[in-house]
Amino acid sequence: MTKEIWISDVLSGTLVDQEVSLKGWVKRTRSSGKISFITLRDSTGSIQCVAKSGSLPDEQMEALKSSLIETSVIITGLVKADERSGGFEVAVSAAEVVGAVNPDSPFPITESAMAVADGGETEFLLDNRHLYLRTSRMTTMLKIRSSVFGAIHSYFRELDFVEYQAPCFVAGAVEGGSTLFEVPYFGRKAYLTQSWQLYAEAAMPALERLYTIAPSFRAEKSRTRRHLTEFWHAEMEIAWGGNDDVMAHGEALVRHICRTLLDERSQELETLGRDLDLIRRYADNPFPRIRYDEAVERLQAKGVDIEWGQDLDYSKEKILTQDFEVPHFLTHYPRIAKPFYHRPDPDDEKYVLCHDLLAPEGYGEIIGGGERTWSEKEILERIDEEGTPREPYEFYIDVRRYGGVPHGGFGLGVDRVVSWLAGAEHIREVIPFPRDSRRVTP
RNA sequence: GCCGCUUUAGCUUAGUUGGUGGAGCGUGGGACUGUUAAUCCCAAGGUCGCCGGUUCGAACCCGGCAAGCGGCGCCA
Repeated sequence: MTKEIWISDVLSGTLVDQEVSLKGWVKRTRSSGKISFITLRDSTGSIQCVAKSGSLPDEQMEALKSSLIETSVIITGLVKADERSGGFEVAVSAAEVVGAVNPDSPFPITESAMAVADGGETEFLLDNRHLYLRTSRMTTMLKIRSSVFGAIHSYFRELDFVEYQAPCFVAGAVEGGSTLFEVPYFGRKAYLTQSWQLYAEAAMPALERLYTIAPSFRAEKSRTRRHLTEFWHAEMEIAWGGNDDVMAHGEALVRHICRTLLDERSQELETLGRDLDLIRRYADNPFPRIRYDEAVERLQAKGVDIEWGQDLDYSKEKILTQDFEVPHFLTHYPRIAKPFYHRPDPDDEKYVLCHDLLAPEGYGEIIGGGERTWSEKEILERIDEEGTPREPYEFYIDVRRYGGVPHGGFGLGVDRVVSWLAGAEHIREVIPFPRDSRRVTP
């Protein structure tokens, strides 16, 4: 029982006056005496089917008329061009209900629930996420998301990067230890990974150019429009490259994602009310780069209370992004503000060779990356200076003991990129089952 | 960890300066042969988040709790 004809085929206009058998779900019904209108949807679109008494067996007519929203059906009929339905419709000659919906528990997501929560953010819709997935807004988001994932793979694979997987159970932290999820592990403690990076560095001398798209986990209690506890992380690592080389990849990747969305998902983006000119601007223009010091000066000139050495929090990032119409890099943060694996700048050891990529429209950080500390002497100094225990990082230090080379990489928050480019109100809108500090169900 | 807001039918909500709760959608029944969130008539459906207090009387006032949402710090 495979499916050969999709609603999008009918809407393309090539099947006029042909009989088709459409498999799908009832989106809406209207009835006017002896004529019934059924809007049928599948994953590719929706179309109006018109059932008239006498044109199909009575019992099929009755079954169709009493079909509730989300009943699965197979509808057979003649495709007709018809202005009254805004293009094409199907004149029903046969209908088979495959999976009925019980009137005692009809599909709970009604027009009223959708109208108020344009974005699926009410408690009710989050509780019914498994059903909300079927709505057109969520379907559109998931298609855009799929294209972003595809674009990331195609970018790296075209450049001969190798896709490489790191473990999800780990013993040590990448970022600060407070955001680790601890899990029992046969009488010991393990943690869910926060990043692929440390294990990627171990494979760097083997593969030289590698990337991944994988979930990362952070036990942050953040309740913002850009945070999840489980998020999809696209990371890359290259040997024989420095901060500038890594940034060049970050810029090229984000521009490639924008170009891919314009090619594959313009219609979906417009459905969501997104201005395609903005996406074109991001795809076609170089991303400016400013140093941390310049960012601090700019902020101070605007009267923002910030001292040198402070990390830039979201409110300050947001003020900065207002100066730019495209994504832009912030580089050379003070060493004291960043973890041990960032390499100090040989020209001025107060700074590290790192970068963040900030998305415009007030969105904020989507990439964090940089050059790694790559000599044994320097990595031990930095680990000790931070007060971090060496033991969990022995394998990481070994990368430096046996033929260390300059290398670097970045991590991109895939959900954040989708959220930014789709113009979502909240990052939850772009992932099927969002996880945050308050929600692990459904 | 901190600050703020919300909670009334399956969903979205109105409401009473304290006197046993209204509507729209959805569902069920009826009318209608071109509807576009169809329309019209009828019906069922609510311990007004939970616990306690004040009161002759609490959905409404007070206290506590819970859940959810928004935001901050931190980050991708």
